Amino acid sequence: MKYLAAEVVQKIQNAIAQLEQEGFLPKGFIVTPEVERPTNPDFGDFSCNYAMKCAQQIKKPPLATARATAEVLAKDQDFFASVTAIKPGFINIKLSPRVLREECRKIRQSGERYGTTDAGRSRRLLLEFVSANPTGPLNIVSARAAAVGDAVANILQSQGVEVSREYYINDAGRQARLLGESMYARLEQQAGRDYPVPAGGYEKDYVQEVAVASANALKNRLAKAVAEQAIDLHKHFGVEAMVERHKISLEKYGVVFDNWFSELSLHAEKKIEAAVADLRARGFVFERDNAVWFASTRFGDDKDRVLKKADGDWAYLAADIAYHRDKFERGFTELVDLWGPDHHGYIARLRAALQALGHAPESFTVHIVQQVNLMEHGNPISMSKRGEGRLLEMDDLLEDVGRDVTRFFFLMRATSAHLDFDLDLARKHSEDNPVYYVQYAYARICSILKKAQAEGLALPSLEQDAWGDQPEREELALVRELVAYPDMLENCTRALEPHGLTFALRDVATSFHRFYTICRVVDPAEPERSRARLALVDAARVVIQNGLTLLGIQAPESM
RNA sequence: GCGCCUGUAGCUCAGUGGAUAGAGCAACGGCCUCCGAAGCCGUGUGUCGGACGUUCGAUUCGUCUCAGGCGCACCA
Repeated sequence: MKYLAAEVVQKIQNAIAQLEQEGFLPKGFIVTPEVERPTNPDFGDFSCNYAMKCAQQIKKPPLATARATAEVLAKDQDFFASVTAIKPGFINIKLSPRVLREECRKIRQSGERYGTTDAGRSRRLLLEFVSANPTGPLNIVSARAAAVGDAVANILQSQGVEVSREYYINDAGRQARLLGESMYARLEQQAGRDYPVPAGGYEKDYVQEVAVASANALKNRLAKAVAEQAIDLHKHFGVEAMVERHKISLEKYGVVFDNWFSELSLHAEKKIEAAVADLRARGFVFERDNAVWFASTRFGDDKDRVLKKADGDWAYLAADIAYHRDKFERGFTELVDLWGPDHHGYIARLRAALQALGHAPESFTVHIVQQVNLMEHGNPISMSKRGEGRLLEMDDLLEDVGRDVTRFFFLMRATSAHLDFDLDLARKHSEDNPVYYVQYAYARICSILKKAQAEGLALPSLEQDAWGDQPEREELALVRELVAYPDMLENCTRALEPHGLTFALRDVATSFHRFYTICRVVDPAEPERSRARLALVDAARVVIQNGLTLLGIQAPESM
């Protein structure tokens, strides 16, 4: 689907071509014009700064270039209401009412497809997120990552990108082992024996629960197991139980993964050996101090990294290299990982490894999901998973403020920014909560449409124009907001950031609420105008619904 | 010491080279005989942490610097 901005750019390019023909502009200078929404709506629907961008290159005063271009464009009166050249060299463009009407009609006609494109159809992208250690319940940062990852995946898919959501289960390392040991210790203590939880182990109540469950389920096998075997059995049971809990929590949150990838499977299928052999064949592996090393400094890392420790075990990095190598081998062309804030030092070495394996650095992107402070009464709540602090899990948060609010709040901020989650605000159900502000707009729209039906005013057919001859300022403002939706989605796609969408939806809601207070929609005395406005309201419904769907938030018909 | 993230209104944050830097929250005051007042309207504050540089033009890019957060293992 092609949207307004692209059409405008095309027309500017045509104008440039014409000016080249006429000899006003030198031929073949390289500049792709771009358009943007001006900050000040008085400037029009779009503005273009190409004249200033290329001024030096073509040695022409930008205002002259802008004027000439504007003159050519302005002849297209069917499309443009006005095109003017301004001060330093901006070209300000106002679309004709016909074009806005047409776009508005397109919104209703496209319905849930409005805003989608197939621009990303050649991309196969694997998005890995959450990937929390299966040693305890999901915490708040995981909740943030889940909201962001899911929304990013939805947005990418709306642009035609083939996306797979994947969760990496760290079931092979020391943390998993510690869970098994902690479970074992709890059971020993329960049996009255003096057996301490190991240093760095897990001590919260869930350990007890899962340990008991494990003891019951594995009774027969545990009976003849020595301590070492018992720990291993508990570990496997515990990890599986935790993964199951993660799945349930995430499902309640509306996040479903396409694939849960086990680190153990890398070991079992000898994929780590294969990856290291691959690196070795390419000449980036060496031995030192009884360990096997990856020469990551060859790709800009601070120091070389150990792949296989002197004790013969693989380092975590080796498994991770194998894992990401496997992602590429499964046919994905782009890898995007969302990581927690404590892993950022790790990016350079993994990227180095993927480069060493022959992958372009751009094909691997890591976004750090920054830390979250839960704020209550103006003070942060501490949330340590293992230590003494109050345990605040993702489930607690969901129960406390609900799925829609949780997701929206996490999606209001740039992923890389630290986030203060204002619990007091999130808990407000009837006042200033931004989620309800958007949802309320949607519910209001549905209510209007119902009202119209009850009054015998039918929605105009999809072929009909969206508003009357003399639209109010608020009507125009609303249309402009709606029409900006596809471009905004494209920006979110490029940035792999969903927060622009939450802002855009709030803006649409604002425009709608303003429109609503000024413009009476359902008015049997004015059937023509009513129909026109109903069409506009219906278009707003489509955009809000599409946006909320991408964010994974309900669009309620009443609330 | 090295690296990453962040410094924008009282608070929380948008703004990935453009025109008068914007929202929400908080504060105060208005608006319902009429489609949902979970709404609308009004009242105002900024050395965009600081310095230098690149540019026609910098909150945005670069270098330095100050402040806060986090990370720097043959842990995962």
